Amino acid sequence: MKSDRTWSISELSREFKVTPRALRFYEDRGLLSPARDGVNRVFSVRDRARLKLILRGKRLGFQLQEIREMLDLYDMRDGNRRQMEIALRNYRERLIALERQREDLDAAVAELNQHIHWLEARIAEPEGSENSAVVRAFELEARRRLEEA
Amino acid sequence: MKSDRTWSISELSREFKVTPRALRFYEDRGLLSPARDGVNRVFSVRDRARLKLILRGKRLGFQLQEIREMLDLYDMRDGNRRQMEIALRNYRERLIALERQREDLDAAVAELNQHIHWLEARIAEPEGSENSAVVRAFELEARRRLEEA
DNA sequence: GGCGGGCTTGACGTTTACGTAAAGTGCCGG
DNA sequence: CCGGCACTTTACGTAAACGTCAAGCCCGCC
Repeated sequence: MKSDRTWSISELSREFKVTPRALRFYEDRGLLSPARDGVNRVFSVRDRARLKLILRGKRLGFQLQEIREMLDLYDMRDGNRRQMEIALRNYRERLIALERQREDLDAAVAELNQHIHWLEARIAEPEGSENSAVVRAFELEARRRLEEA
Repeated sequence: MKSDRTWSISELSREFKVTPRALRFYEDRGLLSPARDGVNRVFSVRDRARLKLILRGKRLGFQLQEIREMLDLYDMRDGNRRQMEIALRNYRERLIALERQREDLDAAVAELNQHIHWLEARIAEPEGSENSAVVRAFELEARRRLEEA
């Protein structure tokens, strides 16, 4: 047995820093389907793992419905060929989008770093030296980044 | 002179595949401020560059308000030390978030690739062989990815 | 047996990022 | 002069992802 631990809704929401409301919402939308102890929700290891995937998907900008579809594919024991082919096409598109996103991410990280250095330098400058060479250089650089398409 | 070409709202929206409505909205929220020819908007090279940054920010999951703040920093000629320090702190937080996002991205890409291979293999399987060794292996793998926290 | 804490299910409210329809202006070719 | 087209503003509508009550159930405890 692989650890049959369970969690209450508040335990799980505390652990992942989401509200209980969010977990109920995910269930409502079919992304989670915890067991019940009477009327209370009981989350298994599997539910917890799915929640992790849900939150990762969210951080990556997917919509809940898309995340749901991705999760459903994990459970696709019986999927017919047609369904699987459609899923495959969607997945390939998503992969391309993710690779595009990675490029954006790299560019943004680089730009943010530049910007941080720029700010650090301007902060380090003594108060009155607005026209120092370094400041002008940075301003030039900033403008270049903005104008160059 | 660095190419003083200009664009109309529909030209620009076509080029970047957004609606004119979106561009007006960005102006309304202070992310763009195109010039005017009479009443009509005229977008410069600079506006176009800002739009690029806006769209990248969006793809990375930033909100328009956050993107606006980032753009404003590009124009911060006069920012006082206090403002710049606050901006610097925010930027560092964002950088960390972006790095976190990159981990998510890498994990998601890897998982998507696995999933695609899995689907490809299942599709390639002849129709009736539901219990072949490869299928069972893949199912095991899928379940492992779900259960293992 | 009354009380607090945690859980439940509605049901309505809120924010973001636009969509969409209405009503009007300016210009250009025929 | 008249359509048609591109553009404008104003204003209301909408989808997603919850937040925020409200009202009530159950359970352990003093």
